[in-house]
Amino acid sequence: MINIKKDERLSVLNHSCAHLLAQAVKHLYPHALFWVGPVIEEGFYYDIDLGDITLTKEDLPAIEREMKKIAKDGKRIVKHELTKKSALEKFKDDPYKIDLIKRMDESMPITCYTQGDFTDLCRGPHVESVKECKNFKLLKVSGAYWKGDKNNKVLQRIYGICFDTPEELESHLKALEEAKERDHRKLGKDLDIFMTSDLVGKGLPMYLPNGYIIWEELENYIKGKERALGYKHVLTPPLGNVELYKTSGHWEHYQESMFPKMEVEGEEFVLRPMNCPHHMMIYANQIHSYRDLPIRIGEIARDCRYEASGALKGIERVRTFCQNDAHLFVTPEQIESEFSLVVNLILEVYKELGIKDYRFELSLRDPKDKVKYYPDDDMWNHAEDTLRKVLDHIGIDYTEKIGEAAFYGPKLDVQVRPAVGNEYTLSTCQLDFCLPMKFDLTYVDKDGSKKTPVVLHRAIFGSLDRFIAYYLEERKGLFPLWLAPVQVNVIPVNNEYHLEYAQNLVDLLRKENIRLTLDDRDEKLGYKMRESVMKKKNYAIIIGNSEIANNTVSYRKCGSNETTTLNITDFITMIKEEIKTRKL
RNA sequence: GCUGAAAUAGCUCAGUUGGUAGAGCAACGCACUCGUAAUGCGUAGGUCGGAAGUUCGAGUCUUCUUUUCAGCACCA
Repeated sequence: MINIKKDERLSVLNHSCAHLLAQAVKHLYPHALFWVGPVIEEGFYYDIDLGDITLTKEDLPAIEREMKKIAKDGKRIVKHELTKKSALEKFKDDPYKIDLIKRMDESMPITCYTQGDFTDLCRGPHVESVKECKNFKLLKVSGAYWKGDKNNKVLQRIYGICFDTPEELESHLKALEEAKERDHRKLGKDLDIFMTSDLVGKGLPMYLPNGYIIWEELENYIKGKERALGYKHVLTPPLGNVELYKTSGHWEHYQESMFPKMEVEGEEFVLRPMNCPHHMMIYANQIHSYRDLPIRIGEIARDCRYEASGALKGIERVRTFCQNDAHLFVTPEQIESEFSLVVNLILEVYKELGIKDYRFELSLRDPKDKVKYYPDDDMWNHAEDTLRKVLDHIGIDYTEKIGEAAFYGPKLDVQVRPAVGNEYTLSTCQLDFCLPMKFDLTYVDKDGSKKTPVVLHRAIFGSLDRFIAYYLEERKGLFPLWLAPVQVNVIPVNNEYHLEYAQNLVDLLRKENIRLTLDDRDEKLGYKMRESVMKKKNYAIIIGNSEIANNTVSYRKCGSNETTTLNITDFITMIKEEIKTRKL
């Protein structure tokens, strides 16, 4: 998918198109007031105050027609400069522009751009003429808080995108349509991966047999990786006493994302939003020597978070999910090597699963925010520098985000983009020097003194739920054989002659723990092949006269139209090898 | 949560100004006995998300409610 912001020409074009949109809206709704119309990765938008009017997508065609009309008229886009004083005078009736101008630097000239009867405050640059903005499409309309603050009024936001040629626009719109086809919510339904029920509740997905196979395989895979790195897995309860979260600080910092507490026999409990406090208690269960560290405690752990209803999305954003969580208790000297191991584990897992389209984000504190962040500048600086050092040493690109750190420490996130919607975090590794102190965790150092360990929180799959959502979209529903819910689909050409041989083959494959289906419906081969492909069954095995005569199987891999014939033993060896090596 | 939109058969969707629900696919039955993305015919399938209201009459209009979708805000 194209990123408009990364292309200079398209950025300018889309920004000019935002002005064209504003001009058209002004023609149709003369009382309209305009906030800002920036370029974004997906094109552009403009935030507009239309008073009591709220637009729906039915209003967009009329606006598009007006835009086309203006574009055809082909007025030049003319730049002029103003002083702050004259700008305030010129826009005196427009509270939004006044708000913008007031916050502008006195020394810099303020620029406006005029096209025909429309002038907008803007730093530019723009294309020469509105004529260039004719290959556009308005995509959606919705409400958006003024200045992104939920306490402010809601403005109307219109989204659109513009290209130089109709062909580029056409192909982009087609790509958007195709993205909808691989949305995990659609694939999840089509392939019987998960379901939800109004009666169970929103944001509470249920995994169907196909989905649970993927879940279980991923769980075994990641736990195997972790065991090899010295992790020990535990099992802890999905709820805890409120005091636990008061001790950890989550009650103070995280309460609004937690389900309300419940009282039983005078005790107060909450469903846990994360597992750190439980794992802290597991650490505290024993006395630890510096020789024992790092101690790595892992768990596929269920959490419950009270997510805003509007944020819920398939299995990508839910109210209960299982983290592939671990807490690494380390000495300060071990932070660097242990963090490095985590980053390398992420890289290894992504490589083995064939995930390529991701980026790293290093979330740091906002040094000015003394309320959210634990106030110890030396500790923060040291932690942040350590993370940078490791990333630079491994040689990976990352962007730094100021003010995005957790209240207890800086973190590294892996960001990915879904088929439809906003980028989100898949994997995370967070450094934490607060929780061990709050829980009075210690280890005995070489000199016999008690020291406080540092904790690394990390989740490679983030949550299994979200990871499955991502991987469904990444693979367009067709998983590598080792993860595939149905690895083999056996199709007899004609039940009367071929079913018995097919049945024997099924028994044989079952003994080898191959996940399979037998399509013994009285239908034509073409009919059964079609369904086999649509349901993303990896291998379709066709059994007919020639297979029986030669004691072979003929298979076709999902997505290919090449047929291969092998003897049965070779076929079994082949797919067992494919499963074992986790071939992509 | 906020601003909108939507909800009709297992799935995808039609349903006119209010007149008593329909198609394709899937399921089931019968015929066909078939070699790589849909064989033909038939049968059954619905408290039109839920509740209340307006009306002689509501899938259609009103209110409330639940869920979903698009953004926003928030985030694994």
